[in-house]
Amino acid sequence: MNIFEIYLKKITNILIEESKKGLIKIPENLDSINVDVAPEKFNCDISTNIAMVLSKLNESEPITLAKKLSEIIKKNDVNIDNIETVKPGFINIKFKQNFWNDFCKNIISSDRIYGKIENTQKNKYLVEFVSANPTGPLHVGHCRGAILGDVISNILKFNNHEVVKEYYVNDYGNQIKIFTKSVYLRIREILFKENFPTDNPDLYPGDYIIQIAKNIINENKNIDFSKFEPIADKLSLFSVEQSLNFVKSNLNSLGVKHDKFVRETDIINNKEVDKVVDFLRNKKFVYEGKIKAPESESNSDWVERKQLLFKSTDFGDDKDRALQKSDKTWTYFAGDVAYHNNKLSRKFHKLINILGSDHAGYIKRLNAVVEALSGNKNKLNCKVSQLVKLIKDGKPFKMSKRKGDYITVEDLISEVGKDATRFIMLSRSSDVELDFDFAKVKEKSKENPLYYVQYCYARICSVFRHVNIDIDDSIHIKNFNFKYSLNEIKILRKITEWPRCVQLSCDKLEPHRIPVYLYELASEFHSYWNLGKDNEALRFINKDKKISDEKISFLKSISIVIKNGMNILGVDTPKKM
RNA sequence: GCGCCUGUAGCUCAAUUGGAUAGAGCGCUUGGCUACGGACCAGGAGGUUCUGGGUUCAACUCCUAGCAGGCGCGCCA
Repeated sequence: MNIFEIYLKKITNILIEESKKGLIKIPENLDSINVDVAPEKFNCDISTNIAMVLSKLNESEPITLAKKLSEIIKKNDVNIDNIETVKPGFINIKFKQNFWNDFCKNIISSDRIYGKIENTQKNKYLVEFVSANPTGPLHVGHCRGAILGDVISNILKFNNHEVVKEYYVNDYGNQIKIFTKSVYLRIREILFKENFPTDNPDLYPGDYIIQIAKNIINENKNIDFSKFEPIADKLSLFSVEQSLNFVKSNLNSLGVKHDKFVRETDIINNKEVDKVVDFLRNKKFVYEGKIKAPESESNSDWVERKQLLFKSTDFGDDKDRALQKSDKTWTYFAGDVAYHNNKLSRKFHKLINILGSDHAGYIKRLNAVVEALSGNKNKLNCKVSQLVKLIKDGKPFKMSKRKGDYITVEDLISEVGKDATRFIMLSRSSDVELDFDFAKVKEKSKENPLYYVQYCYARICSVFRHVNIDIDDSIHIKNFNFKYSLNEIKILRKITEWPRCVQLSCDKLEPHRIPVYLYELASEFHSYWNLGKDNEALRFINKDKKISDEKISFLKSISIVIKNGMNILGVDTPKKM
């Protein structure tokens, strides 16, 4: 029940009817008309800008037109208690008590689905996220993207869409060769007491490689590790598998679970790259050619060579992109072209990729690929999660997987906790860099916004506990015939905004709106709660230790929104803290 | 040089996607607990929304030209 949407339709219909009668002129496109929340000082429930939008066409002052239109609107709606026109030409509407009774009744019966977008087509989404190289555990930088992708998926699911959460495993190419070599040398270190060359910049020095080496030795007692070449392929496979176990365990501790892991080697081995390149060649999107050197200062060692290129400039990219290396193996990009073709073949309505900011430069070519492959029928939606700036001991902490110097996800979760990590990482727009100060989050956990919201839910549970109601019980109220106070209506107004918060988060793929909203709602609740200290009449439980149906409906409504919001965020709502 | 992101209170960030007097938290400051849970609340100070131009009833938001910071830009993945 999105009241803004409902009234937008109502008002639009009224305008159309009036224009048919010739009483008012309306433009063909009514998109700029809206129904919104008004600033609090006006003490009204909804507000519309129609008079300002229509004033020019009707050659009338906005405020004059507003008066005329407000009378018409009031005549057409029984829920309206009062309607006012304000300064530039806004029309502000206040509802009768009946409206709020119906509203609460609706929320309580909707319960777990309150806020869901109504009347939308159910779509099949593919969300690809994390997709970090399988050469070791995740680090904190990956967490933001992991949580972002997970919650975007939750938002889509909440709105009844079907979602497949996917991880693309780049288990092919040079990095994997280096990684496998590193594992092998650690194995030799263990079995043959040869020192691992830690100063070699072409190897992975991290300690986790030792663990991987140990695991492989233990699980493969029958393998002869004395020579690399004969076991290279097998070792590569095992190493990636071990690495993925780390990754999965990291994701698990963040509360993130992918539905599917797609391996680049499978794509390559199934000849999907060959097929897709042939397809693109037939479409004249692939050719033999040369790329110009970048205009950077240090391009003195640039060698121009002829190679197989994808014509991504046809689709707005800055330059065409190489598909094949000089040794005739496929580039990473070629594999990704085939992978996106693979995605398209699975008939999703929408494809979403969550990328780290360091891969943002990749978006144009990916969009180009999907456009070329789908014949412009399907578009890829790429969402970038900006950097997480880790701060430790008051200083920025630089992490490097190559140097083996980084904070692991396990460190993070054991110090901060899953829920707090999720809530904090989600509470900022993904377009903005995030300061993550370990010490602050740890020491000042009481100031953590997560607890502020959870505390609100716990307080409601506490009230219910006093009158022997479990928050999870369904509420049965016979007659919704209450008179909510202004303080309560202020909170109910906030609750009317929940469906639109969900809608915006979903349309724009912007989860941060949800924690921000929940914090605001919690704030209004705490404020109301404290009124009960000065004025006993404003407490939920009266002197006889009873609670009225009105208060139950009010508290239950708030709890439903908090619960639904926190569920989407994948964060717990404890009954006691 | 080019592309993407960012620029809002001392600091960290919001802003109903073009709406009304731009809002929170932290910090600073003045108050409120014999409690339906103080992990809370009420008040105060703090702003030329990076700059210049444009679009319109209305611009933090859109267009344009700059400035500043971050990320990226080869057969790495």
